[in-house]
Amino acid sequence: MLTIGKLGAQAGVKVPTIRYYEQIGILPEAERSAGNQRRYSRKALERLAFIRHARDLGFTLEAIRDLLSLSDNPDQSCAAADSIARAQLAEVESRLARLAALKAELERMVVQCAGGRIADCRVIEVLGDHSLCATDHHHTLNQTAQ
Amino acid sequence: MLTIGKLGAQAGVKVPTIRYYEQIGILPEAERSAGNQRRYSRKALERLAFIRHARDLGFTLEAIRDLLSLSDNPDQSCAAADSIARAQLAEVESRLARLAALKAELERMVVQCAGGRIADCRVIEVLGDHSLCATDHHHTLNQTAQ
DNA sequence: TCTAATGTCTCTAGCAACTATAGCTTCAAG
DNA sequence: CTTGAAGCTATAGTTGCTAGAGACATTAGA
Repeated sequence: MLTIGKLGAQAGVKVPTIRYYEQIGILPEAERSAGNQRRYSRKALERLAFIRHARDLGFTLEAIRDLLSLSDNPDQSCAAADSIARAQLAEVESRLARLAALKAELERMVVQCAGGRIADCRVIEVLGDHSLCATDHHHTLNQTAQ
Repeated sequence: MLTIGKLGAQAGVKVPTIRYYEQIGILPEAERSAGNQRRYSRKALERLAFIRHARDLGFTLEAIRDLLSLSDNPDQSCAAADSIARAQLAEVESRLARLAALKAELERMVVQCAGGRIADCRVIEVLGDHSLCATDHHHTLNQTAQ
């Protein structure tokens, strides 16, 4: 059995995060030592590593919740898992496209800046006037990051 | 003078967001009508459009606060504005690189999934075992999105 | 065996950048 | 003059954690 600290170290997850995962029910309630400290089995480590890995790939905790419940039922069809992953891929692709446009615009801004006074600053000028932009990085749908 | 609704419509910002910007001091307190409703000048519209545009480009509100105070002092050097923009560009570039790696991994996962049972599902399997990954999308530094 | 250091416990509050709700007041059109 | 849309304040919720306070548990060394 592992303490919460060891578990965290092995899975690469901070201790408060583990407690948080338990609190929101994505990890089951841990067994306790005589002195009320959490003790974890190897199974718990696997589950936490799964969560960690999925978070690294940008899945939301809600998606991970679904993936975990799928992985708990090995005889079901994997269509649902597949569609969660495809949705995540689509999400990542759309963020990539958007970021690429932002990058282009920022580069344009920075390159054009001659380094004089604010009054002549291209950065400030472009920010103040959207029509000076090349691309249409309009209406942001803001999502959680990575 | 514009009502808060008209201002929002013209700048592409929702009404509660405008009130929020005022609350955190990134927009000055608006003048009020006899009946205590906010009224905005053309100058306020410009300022809000600036904020909106900068948000679209992924700048944080803190960065925008700095950019605004720079733009209020047109005789200063534009070095500070330039460096804020460059920092944002670097940020965007690093997120781009990271997202590209995620995309590759997700594609690998999705493509390999044969569509059978969960027990054979490549998606679930890869999530459960980091060593099945090609790239090193390890340790996420999570930032605010776009 | 005692003690000191470290780890763990619960609980609460905070972060960014909003969004939503409730219950009220004001404004503008007909 | 009425009615309905738009505005007001205040508070709480969102996501995925992170930080702090103050108390208890565990463990290594003297």
